[in-house]
Amino acid sequence: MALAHAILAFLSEHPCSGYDLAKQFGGTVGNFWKATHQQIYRELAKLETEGWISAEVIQQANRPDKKLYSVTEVGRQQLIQWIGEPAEVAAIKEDLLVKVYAGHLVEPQVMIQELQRHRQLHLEKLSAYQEIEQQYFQNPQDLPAIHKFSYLTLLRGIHYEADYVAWCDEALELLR
Amino acid sequence: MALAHAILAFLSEHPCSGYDLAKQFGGTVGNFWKATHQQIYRELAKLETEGWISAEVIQQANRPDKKLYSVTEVGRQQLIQWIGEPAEVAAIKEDLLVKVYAGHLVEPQVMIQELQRHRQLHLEKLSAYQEIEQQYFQNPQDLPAIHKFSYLTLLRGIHYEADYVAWCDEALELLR
DNA sequence: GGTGCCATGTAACGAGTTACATGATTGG
DNA sequence: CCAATCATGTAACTCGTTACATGGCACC
Repeated sequence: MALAHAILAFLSEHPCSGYDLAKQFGGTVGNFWKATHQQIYRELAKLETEGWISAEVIQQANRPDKKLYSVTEVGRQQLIQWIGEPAEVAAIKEDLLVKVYAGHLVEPQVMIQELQRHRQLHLEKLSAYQEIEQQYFQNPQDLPAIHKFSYLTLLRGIHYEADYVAWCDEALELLR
Repeated sequence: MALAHAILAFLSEHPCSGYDLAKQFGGTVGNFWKATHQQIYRELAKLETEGWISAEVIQQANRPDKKLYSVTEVGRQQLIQWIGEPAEVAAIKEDLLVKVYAGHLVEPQVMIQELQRHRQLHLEKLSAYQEIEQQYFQNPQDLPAIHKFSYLTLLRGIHYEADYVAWCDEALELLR
């Protein structure tokens, strides 16, 4: 059910097309909820038939038409109700940890290199998040409420990536 | 594909039945890979027809028969090959973050209470992990390789939960 | 006598992935 | 001329979830 609500949450702030959603999901909500464009179009169609969003066809010069979606009042109420329900703790599903768990089956160098590679990838994500923090969220206390909440999701990402790097370091130390 | 390999990884150390898998997944691999018993039985059937695992029917007194699965040499090779392939960075999918992202739509108290609740849940998981650490992994450096890798997955859990609690604290501070 | 554990499964559905398909415009 | 971007979708498949089904034994 959460994809539908992630879409509602994003659309309620930025009405846009399915194409835009598929891309801009990458920047904000996309940090904690991924979806391919096929999934998004399917979900948008469903949300529209249910009346939670409505579409306006925009004709563009030199470009294909697009459908601009926005959240209806019904959709807004659904979103608010959903937010009020308690959320489950997210389960972790991570290939890398399955591989680490069975890491004794391969040459030590294989796991060490893979951990170094992931350390680097998480470090890069961390830098990207920190740059956003520097640019837009210098004084979190002074932000309007709506941006405080955006900041909190970014802060979660910063925490997560920094902690992941720290774990990689400890893991690599133990394996040497 | 990873459920199959998570099962292989677990079976290669502890040959057991589908029923046991469904439960014991909870203790070790289950911390980073969840599956219902239906999924497990389906996957086991598939793995058996592919010849990656084999079953031996065990007749038990006063209990239903069970099928004891173990990994074949083919399965072992498949697992080793899979571990050698680079793993994707896991995508985060978390309902709570979607709710936080749109948190300005509800009363401040709603989000604060939900964050407090999650803080508590993660704290409990952290304690549980730390107890396992105390009991079985006092001196990680001295462990045999196979247990070092198990420890690393546990350490990942400890990191994750501790960091989550820290984020909840910062979030709650900002919202007050 | 009811609840819960052991043990295995089927069926239906919803969510997510991969591949295929179209067609115009922009920029190198 | 080729690749990339904009923009929308269908089809087929796998993975994950929920509900239903069976049946004996142990324990209170």
